[in-house]
Parts: sequence; C-alpha cells; structure tokens
Amino acid sequence: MAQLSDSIERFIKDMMEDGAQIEVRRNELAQHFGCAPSQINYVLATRFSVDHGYIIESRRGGGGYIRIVRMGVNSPENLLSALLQRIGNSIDEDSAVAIIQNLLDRRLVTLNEARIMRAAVAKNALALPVSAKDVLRASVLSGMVRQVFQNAEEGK
Amino acid sequence: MAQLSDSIERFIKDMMEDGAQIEVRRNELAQHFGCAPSQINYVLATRFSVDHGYIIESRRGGGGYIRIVRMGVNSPENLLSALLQRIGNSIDEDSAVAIIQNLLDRRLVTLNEARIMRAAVAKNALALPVSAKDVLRASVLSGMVRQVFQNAEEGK
DNA sequence: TGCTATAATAGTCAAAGTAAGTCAACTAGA
DNA sequence: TCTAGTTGACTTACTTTGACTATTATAGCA
Repeated sequence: MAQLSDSIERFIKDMMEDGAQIEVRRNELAQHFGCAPSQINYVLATRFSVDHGYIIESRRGGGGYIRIVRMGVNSPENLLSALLQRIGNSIDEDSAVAIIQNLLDRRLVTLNEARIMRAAVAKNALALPVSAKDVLRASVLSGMVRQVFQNAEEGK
Repeated sequence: MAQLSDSIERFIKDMMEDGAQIEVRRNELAQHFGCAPSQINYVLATRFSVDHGYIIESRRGGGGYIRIVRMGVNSPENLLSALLQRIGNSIDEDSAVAIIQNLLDRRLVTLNEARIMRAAVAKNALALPVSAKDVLRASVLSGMVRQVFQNAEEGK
C-alpha cells in the first residue's frame, strides 16, 4: 500500500497543479485521509520543507489555515539552494553584501530592496559578539533570500 | 468562512478609503455583523493599534461613538523618529510586523519590500533565546526602517 | 435652576470555542 | 532490525461571546 504520507504528498501537489500556492485546513485534510491531524505536519515537514522548495505559513484559531507556497527557483536552476548553501549557518558581512549584490545584478531584487537587505545584515544592526553576529546574519539573510525567491515566484 | 474579524477590519478600512477618520456606533456595527459589541473592541485592538498607525477615540453614553483616526504625519522625519522611538532597543515580532504593515499601508514600501522585512525579523530568523531575539529584532528593524526612509528620500 | 434617575452608550475581562504546533511513544514495512 | 511513518495527548494561538462595569446625555422632579 502506498504510504499515507505519499498519498497526502501527491494530493497536495495535485492541488498545486495550477498556482504557486494553496491553502488547506489541517483538520479537513486529516479527516479526508482519516488520519491524525499531526500527520499533516509530518508530511509538510518531510516533503514540503524549505529544502524541497516550499514555504509553509499558517494561522491557528478560528478560521485557521495552512498555506503552502512553492518557491520559484528561477533563472539559474538551483540558484536559491546554491545561495542558501553558500550562506550556511554563518557568514561575514562582506560575503553577505556580495550575495545581495549578486541578487541585484540578476535583477532579482530592486535597488531599494537590496539596500534594505544590506541594512538588515550590517554589523551595527547586530549588537552581539563578532562570532555570534555571523551566525545571526546567516539566518537573517537566508530568510530574506528565501523571501526574494518567493516574491519572484508570485510575480510571475 | 472568512473570519468575522477580518470582515470587520475590511469594512472599516473601506469606510476610511477617502478621509483619514471615521466615526462609528459600536452597537450599530456589531448589529450589522450580527456579533457581540465587544467583538468590535477586539478588532480595534488587534488591527487598529497605534503600531498599525491608528488612534482610537471614543465616548460612552448617549450619542456615544468610536472614532478611528489614521495617524497623519507632518513630515517623514517625524514618522521616522516616531517609529525608531517605538522600536527602541527591543520589540516583539507582532509589533514589528505591525510597523512593517504600517509602512506598507503608507506606501513607503512595496509589498515585496515588506515581505523581505518581515522575513528579516521573523522569529525563526533569529535563533536565540526569546528575550535576546527582541533586542536583536529591534536593531535589525531600525536599520531597515532607516534605509526605507533613505530610499524614499533619494527617490524624490 | 439644579439635582437625580434612567437610558444609552462604550470598555474590560475572563471563559469558551476553534484550530494549528509539538513531542514522544508506538507501528509497520523494507 | 532499523527507519520512516503514525498517533494521541498536550500546548499554544487566535476568535467570539457575555456578564459586568464605567461614562454621558437627558428627561423629570423639587
């Protein structure tokens, strides 16, 4: 029997056939497959992670939802993952600036966007010991880079 | 089902389309949406806070009302310093998001820029103990806000 | 006129309702 | 047997409601 997780994965991907994003109710989906709601989280975590090129947004409470967004891996095939890999979990300011410049050169961000990003990773934006700064800068920059690709995807 | 709160928020913002302020009767509004009057207070508290760029004035008793005022800004300089002051050296994620939304509402940033900024201050962008996160978020956000104003200045 | 009672409003807060997230223990298939 | 998959109890977050409180205008009365 095809694994439940596989079926759910397929189901979600089918729903995303046309359109870069969908919204689902976790409970509805779970009910549809007759499984525990947390099973949905499992599928999302294992098949729709950032590494897989997706971003998950959600909201709890009444009217809650889970939104699954496919990130565009635009121009050069795996630019996004290459960048994320380059950033890793620690990066110095100069390298960060270079990456942002790269995005600008490729016209993946506007000049204003690039400036905002630079401001976010500037050394004086991170009031911490130097080594910690690099770690933090990496996570802030990764978040922004992912967002840039998501923006690009949606704009298509 | 679109959330009641969301509908009410939309309704109010539509009413404010032209004009920086409106006045409503809490009970009327509640009746219009078929909900408890205090629901209106909830919407105001969560979507029309000062961080969102609104001021609420009201009066009880006969002829009572609730006035919703979109904060005007005499000059960008004032807004900038107001925002920086609000950010201070520590700010939680919700407030940061509200401030970014405020910038977007005022069209000081584009949707894509706003998204990038949100990504930079998201909790998962800051892998640190919670209290430290707020401090860091404040400095990152301040840096970006300053940059936004600088961009605007240059664009003129 | 000046005071008081009443009606008309809005504010606050806590409880209940709704929905997603986490985590650790259990299960089953390769 | 080992790992991916599955489940359920518990936690966190957001929304909605209702009971109770506070404030203000006004009508009626002394």
